[in-house]
Amino acid sequence: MLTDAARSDRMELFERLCHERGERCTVQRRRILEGVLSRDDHPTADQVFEAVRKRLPDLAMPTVYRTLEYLVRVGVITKACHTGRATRYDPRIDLHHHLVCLQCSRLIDFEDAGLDRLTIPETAHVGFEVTDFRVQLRGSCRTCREDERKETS
Amino acid sequence: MLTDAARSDRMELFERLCHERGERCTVQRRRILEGVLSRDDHPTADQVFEAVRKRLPDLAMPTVYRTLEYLVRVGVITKACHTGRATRYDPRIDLHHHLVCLQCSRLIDFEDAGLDRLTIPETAHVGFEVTDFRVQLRGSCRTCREDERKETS
DNA sequence: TTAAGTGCAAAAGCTTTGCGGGTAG
DNA sequence: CTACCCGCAAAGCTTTTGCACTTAA
Repeated sequence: MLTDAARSDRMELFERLCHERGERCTVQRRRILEGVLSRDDHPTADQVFEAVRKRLPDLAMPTVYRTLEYLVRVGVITKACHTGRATRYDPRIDLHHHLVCLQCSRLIDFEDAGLDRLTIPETAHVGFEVTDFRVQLRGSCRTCREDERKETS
Repeated sequence: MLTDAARSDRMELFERLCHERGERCTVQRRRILEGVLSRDDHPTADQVFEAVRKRLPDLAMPTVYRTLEYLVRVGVITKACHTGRATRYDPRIDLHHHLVCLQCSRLIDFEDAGLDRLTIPETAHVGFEVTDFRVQLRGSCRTCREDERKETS
């Protein structure tokens, strides 16, 4: 979960970038961004919709989809890599890593200085330009392992 | 792309595991597995369906979905982490990494001994059990960069 | 022989599109 | 003012479910 300070920095960054691009900083855009920033999981469009709708009852689903893509384009949120079916958004734009549960598709943020120091190998020979990286540690989360244990016994 | 030898090893592995589990090794299951193994991208269920249907015209979509999940459960293919909407399957079950294009969502296999040697940090304190890992190098692929260059000029 | 697996039809879930009206700048 | 953005309705993909029939073992 982002700190309050980090959240308000990001809101300011958004307002600045939005104006620089000559685009409109609407109530919907601000609330949807706040909606993503106030979560520590990696919400789907639908989860953001349900959360933001509480304070903005007329909000429509297409606005959520359009806005989330817009916020990614502006660079104030990112898309998370996931194994499931619905697109998932990530409030973080800095270097961090994920624990990926292969049973329930849960994504958990994971911080590790050792992983951050990874040297990015050369990818020019395949014509790819690397801007960033993520390490995904795959396995099973606490909840899924506990569920499995119950079933066995 | 897997070599012919690797493909036939995987088919044998599947037949063995399938029988050990007391389940049936049907034509559909074998063809769908072959369908995934003969690609070097990370196909969606629909792409597998279109490819396999050429040799098995009565194949139905629900069979493809059920079978792909089954093949993952048996352990002869894996799910790939992706940023898009449709689930993507990976013919590889060994340690390897991905180049992720943030523009077109393309996933490209990437081999690097340095990345393979990464030491997996401790995750017990968050209750997570790691079985495997992947490094994702994020950026833009050759095709997307060429397209961008065309638009600019 | 017979239970597991398949195809079909239909529903459910996720995402996009087109358009008329509303609003930030 | 007015171009950009929103809400609505509808359509377009992706995935799952229930059931009767088929087939691997």
